[in-house]
This record gives sequence, C-alpha cells and structure tokens, in this order.
Amino acid sequence: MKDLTLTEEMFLLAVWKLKEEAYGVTIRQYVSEETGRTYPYGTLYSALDKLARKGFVARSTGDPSPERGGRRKYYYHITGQGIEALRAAMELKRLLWDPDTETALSKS
Amino acid sequence: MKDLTLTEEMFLLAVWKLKEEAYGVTIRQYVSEETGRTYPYGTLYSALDKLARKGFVARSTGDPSPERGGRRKYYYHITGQGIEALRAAMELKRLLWDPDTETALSKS
DNA sequence: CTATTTTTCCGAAATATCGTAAAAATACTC
DNA sequence: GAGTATTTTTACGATATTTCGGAAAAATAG
Repeated sequence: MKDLTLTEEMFLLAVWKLKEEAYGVTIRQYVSEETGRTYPYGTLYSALDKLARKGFVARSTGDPSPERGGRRKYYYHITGQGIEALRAAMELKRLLWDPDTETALSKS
Repeated sequence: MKDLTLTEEMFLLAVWKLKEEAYGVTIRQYVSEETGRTYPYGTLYSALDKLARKGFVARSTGDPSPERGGRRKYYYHITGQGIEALRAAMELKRLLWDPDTETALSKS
C-alpha cells in the first residue's frame, strides 16, 4: 500500500472536503487558503494524477454549461479507497499525537 | 518555513514521544512498530539530519556506559521550534479532517 | 472571432529514499 | 593491554520521486 505524500494528503483532503465542487481551480484555491501556500498547476495536477492512479480519486467530466465560456471542468471525487487511506493516515497521526498514548518503550 | 515530509513528521513524532530515550535505534524501532514499516538507517539518519538542520531537533551525546559495550549513542530531543512545527502540522490536519468544519466554498 | 476558464505539457531542478558495507566507540575477558 | 564481541552511527553513490514554472492548448459562450 503506497503512502500519501504530504501534498497528496493535502489535495486529497481538499477533494474530500469540497465534495461536488472539487475541480482543479477550487482545489487549488482551497488548499491555498487553508495552508497559506499556493501550488503551481504543475504540482496540483501531477498530484491529482497520482492520486487517480492510486485509485484514491476518480475523475468525471463536468457539464459544459458554465457562466461565461471556458474549458470543460474535470471534477474529482474521493473513492472508498481514498477515504480509507485518509482515515488510516489520520488515525495514525492522531494516535501518535495524542499525549496520553503510551509508547511501547515507556511501559518498561 | 519549511514543511515537514511525511517521514520527517513521523520521526519527529517519535523523538517527541520517546523523550529521554530517543536515539537512532529506539526511534527506528518505534516508528517501525507504529507504522508497520521498517526504514533503513540511511533514511532514518538522513531524516534526523534534516530535522536537526531545520532546528526541529537537537542532538546530545549520551553517557558512554551502556550494558555491553558498543558505540556511544546520540540522543535526539525535540526543540521548541520542533514542537511548534508539529503542533502546526497537526492543527492543520485536525482542522481539515474534522467533519464539522465548513469549507470556504460551502458557505456560499 | 474574441474573451474566458480550465487543463495539459514537459524538461529541469530539487529532494527523498535505498541499501549496506564500513567505521567508530565501548565493554568484556584473560 | 590485546583481542574480541557488541552496539550504534556514518558514508555515499544510485535511484526514484516530487516539485516547479508558466507558456500553450483546449473547450466553450457571446
């Protein structure tokens, strides 16, 4: 099972959070707002590609009827596997982060 | 402000958790147990080096009086900056992960 | 045809990870 | 103290992976 990169994790969370509205631009904007860091499109789409290839997101073509023209959007949806990966990653971090958790060594 | 890699985050958490007992071998073992993944020493020490250079951990020479000989240990301690970095990273993740949190876009 | 929005492309540069043999430092034994 | 066993760290080239930039292309409405 491949791990999630930090940025992958970030973008995956964004996809998850944005639900029906997750496409390139909104994802980028969302991550930018939350992290204070703006990623170039190269990074964004490359990460989304990797997520798709790992089966953590799926892509669907958007309806071609926006407000003022412009290229068709591709929406991203988190998959079951994606949710699972996210949940596992978060679980691990929470476990480690939780101050009450004993370490294996501290029990000696 | 440099970000933490996923593995860096991992090792930093381990250092933090192991407190006075954090040196190469215990760190490696701890991470291995928690994640189910064993990192080679190259990866381990390279990550610790980077953490040290970023000021997130400090290194101190251990007392040379173990049980059965062997090279001197170098203990790692998390620094204030390290704690701050960890806290920030965790905070962000918790925020994003928390299902109740509204997205900027969902408020429209 | 023009304006607009979104995605793609792609090589270069930066980083991360691997593996493992070797070196260093120390205690123990006689 | 010399040799041996033990523990831990270091070194480092080779791979692999990520990230960057941003101009260009695609798709669409007016």
